[in-house]
Amino acid sequence: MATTPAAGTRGRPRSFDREAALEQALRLFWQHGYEATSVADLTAAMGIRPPSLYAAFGDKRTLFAEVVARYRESHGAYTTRAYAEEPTARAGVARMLREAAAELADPEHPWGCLMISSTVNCTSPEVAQAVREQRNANVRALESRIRADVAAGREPADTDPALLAQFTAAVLQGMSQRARDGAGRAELEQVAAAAMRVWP
Amino acid sequence: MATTPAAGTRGRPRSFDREAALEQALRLFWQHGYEATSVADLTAAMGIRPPSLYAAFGDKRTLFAEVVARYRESHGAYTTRAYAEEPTARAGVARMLREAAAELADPEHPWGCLMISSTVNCTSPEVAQAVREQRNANVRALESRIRADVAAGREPADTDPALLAQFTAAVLQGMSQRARDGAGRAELEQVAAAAMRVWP
DNA sequence: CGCCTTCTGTAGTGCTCGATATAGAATTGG
DNA sequence: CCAATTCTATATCGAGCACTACAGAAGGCG
Repeated sequence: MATTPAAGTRGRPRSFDREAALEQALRLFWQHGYEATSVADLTAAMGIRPPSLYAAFGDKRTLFAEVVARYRESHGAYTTRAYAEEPTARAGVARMLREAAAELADPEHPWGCLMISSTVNCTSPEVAQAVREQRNANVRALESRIRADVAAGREPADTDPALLAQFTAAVLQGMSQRARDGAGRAELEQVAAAAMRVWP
Repeated sequence: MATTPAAGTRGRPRSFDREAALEQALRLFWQHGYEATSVADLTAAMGIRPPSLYAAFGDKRTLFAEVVARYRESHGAYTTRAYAEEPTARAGVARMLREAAAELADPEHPWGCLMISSTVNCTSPEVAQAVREQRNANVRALESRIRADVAAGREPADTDPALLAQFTAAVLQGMSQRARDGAGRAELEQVAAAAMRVWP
């Protein structure tokens, strides 16, 4: 029974920046979606060969899962940040939608939201379902937040948590689609502001 | 110089129902999108072999174009019908969104809107752009309709045509995405009703 | 009947897909 | 130094993609 060698030190070192390669993968999946991004596209953008990709990230599916997690913690973090930092659900949603307008139409990166668009028309049920459940979990989390604020008296009693969560999700996902169709930041900010008139 | 023979009478007759085959193609493109629907999927659902498909419909791209046109005249006709038959833009949009809720979540056919979802993440720029332009044309047409109604005094003077057209498009496209994620008719009808509170 | 036209089925075309077998290169541990 | 380990590059795998060449079948027309 041999002693387990210290992991990661032995052997030929990796010849590329794993973080930078992951960021390249994120851009490609964001722009073209999960299926339309080929391993050949990924390796070309990363500047590596397929065996290096598979050694560093597993297969295409696990790489995509890592990309989704990275997106949530970077470009997609504005949602949870808005809810966490604003005192009321209403203020959180207003800020989230306002920041979404700027983010979704930002010319510095692909338009729209990776969580929303990248798995549309995906032939892998597992991949599609995994991201779908994250979207639906976001809707439920928002509904819980609104409900808690109503219970605590921070929102009017006639506030409808389920409706407003569904409505906010629909508006955000619609804004993402509109951004992909070329809608600009100013137009999306108007949509975001208009959506807040629905609140009591 | 031979006289042109009467088209369609000579030769071996087609052995399948072209309309029924087109409807099968519509269902497949609706459910899986343009790229994820393979010619093998299409021929299997139509009960024919590839040469018959190509003889009757051209290639996959022209078949899809015919499917899009068919969708607009059938399942997607509720939009133009609502605008045409209602006296005001506001009533037209209210009816369109209400009917959309029922249509997008109808268990009798694939969820969501074919015009919205079937070309997301499409690698063919031509196909994606063709459908995108139809979506954007719908937004412009609605804006024109609202503007005309404001000019004619059928809508309040503080009605914002550009904003309401963008907002309505975002809500409709978001409802389509929510339907694809499993949102039911009742939830979408609530979203549709809520969206109308934005109007002055 | 025989000819022409059109459609159908078999069986492929070349291409791209995700993923990998194999061998060599680069590093640590002894 | 040598051995063990890990990564990299070349070349390729079988499967699926959109599409089609070819030959035969099925009809109208003379």
